[in-house]
Amino acid sequence: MSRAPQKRRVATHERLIAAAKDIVASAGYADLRVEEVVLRAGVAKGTFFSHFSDKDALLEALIGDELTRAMAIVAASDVPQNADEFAAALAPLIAAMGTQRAAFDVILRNSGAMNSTTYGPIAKSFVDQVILMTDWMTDHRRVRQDVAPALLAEGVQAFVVQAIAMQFCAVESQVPLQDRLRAYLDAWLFPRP
Amino acid sequence: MSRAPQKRRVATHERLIAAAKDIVASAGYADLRVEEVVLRAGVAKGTFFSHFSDKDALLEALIGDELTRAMAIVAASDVPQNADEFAAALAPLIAAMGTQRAAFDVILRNSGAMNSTTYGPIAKSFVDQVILMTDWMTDHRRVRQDVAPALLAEGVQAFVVQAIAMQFCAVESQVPLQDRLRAYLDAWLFPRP
DNA sequence: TAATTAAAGTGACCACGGTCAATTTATGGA
DNA sequence: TCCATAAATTGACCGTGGTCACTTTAATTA
Repeated sequence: MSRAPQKRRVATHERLIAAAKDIVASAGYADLRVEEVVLRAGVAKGTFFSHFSDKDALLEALIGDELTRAMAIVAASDVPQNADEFAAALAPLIAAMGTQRAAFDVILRNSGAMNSTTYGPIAKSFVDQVILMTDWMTDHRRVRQDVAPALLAEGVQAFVVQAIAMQFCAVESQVPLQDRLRAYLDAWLFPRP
Repeated sequence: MSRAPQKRRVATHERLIAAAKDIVASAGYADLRVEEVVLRAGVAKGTFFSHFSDKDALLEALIGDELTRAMAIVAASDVPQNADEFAAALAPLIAAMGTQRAAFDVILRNSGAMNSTTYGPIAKSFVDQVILMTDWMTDHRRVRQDVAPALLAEGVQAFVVQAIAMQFCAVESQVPLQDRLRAYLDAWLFPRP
């Protein structure tokens, strides 16, 4: 076991996070610079990299935080009964994942990307998502019951990602995200062949 | 209209591509360095960026090439009749997309990412994939016919991506990619609720 | 309280992607 | 053939992420 961190270290960590959140709030993820973070936090660059293995780790922490908050809202909603309600229930999550392209890229890179035993916060959130949705699917009144609930949940995740990705296409005219997702989920969860 | 490029430029372009392919073949996409490319091609760094807007554009060109070659094989196969055959038919494409993590990241970033009218080669391949698979789905004997063929095709694409992404997880023990994909496709294309 | 050891933090330095004013090379007309 | 113009290339330079030997500060022991 490694020793507990000193309170100075905790304080520094918080300052780094706070500074980063400030920057993201005003400039977005795309324009986040490590130099700017350490400047605002009042520490040296080296300190940053003793707290985060790389810039991506910071982004993961920030975005993971947002995902967690979004998931709390999603988890509090009633079990959705049809494609419309599913899309609506997932809306907070989709907003968290799909409003900034730079953030979405980070999410894609890290959604399942853990080396060995090291789950990042984003990967953790994705696991949580599947757990929650698996719960939704289990013994559901209307959802198809011919495939395992966990598989259904993974599928929903895949479609959410796909819908967001298409949103970032240039041929933007397109269907709005919410509509596209509803069509996917209806076909996936409520087939009538 | 812009004038046709001089043959010197074409030659330089080919040297750059060839050098890059060499490096990728021996070191993989992750270890590709622009400096190394220009060194082998015998040109200055600035020349590189007059041929490619950025490093990503080169990667796109290389990977797009591989995807095109894979798609040619896929397109030559018979129309798959069940989940197993679908997974088998798509195998070349999956191999091209999923063997190197660095390449997969590039693909995810650029699969739908075109700014305005500028389709990159990867985005183009993704469009081609949907076109081919839409063709497969149309008037298919066994595949579900309760949703539009194009939607089915997009769904297959989503599941292919999801299956590859899960492959890159650390909890690798997991199901082999091919099996997972088959389960997805069976549920997506051949529902029996 | 002084000495010892480990944690925390520092900043000069490197690697690598990307820019741009300046230079070289090709092309087409007089 | 010579000149004017555009195409192609160059390499010094910059921004930013990331490293590491070293200094400073806190905890621990004598």
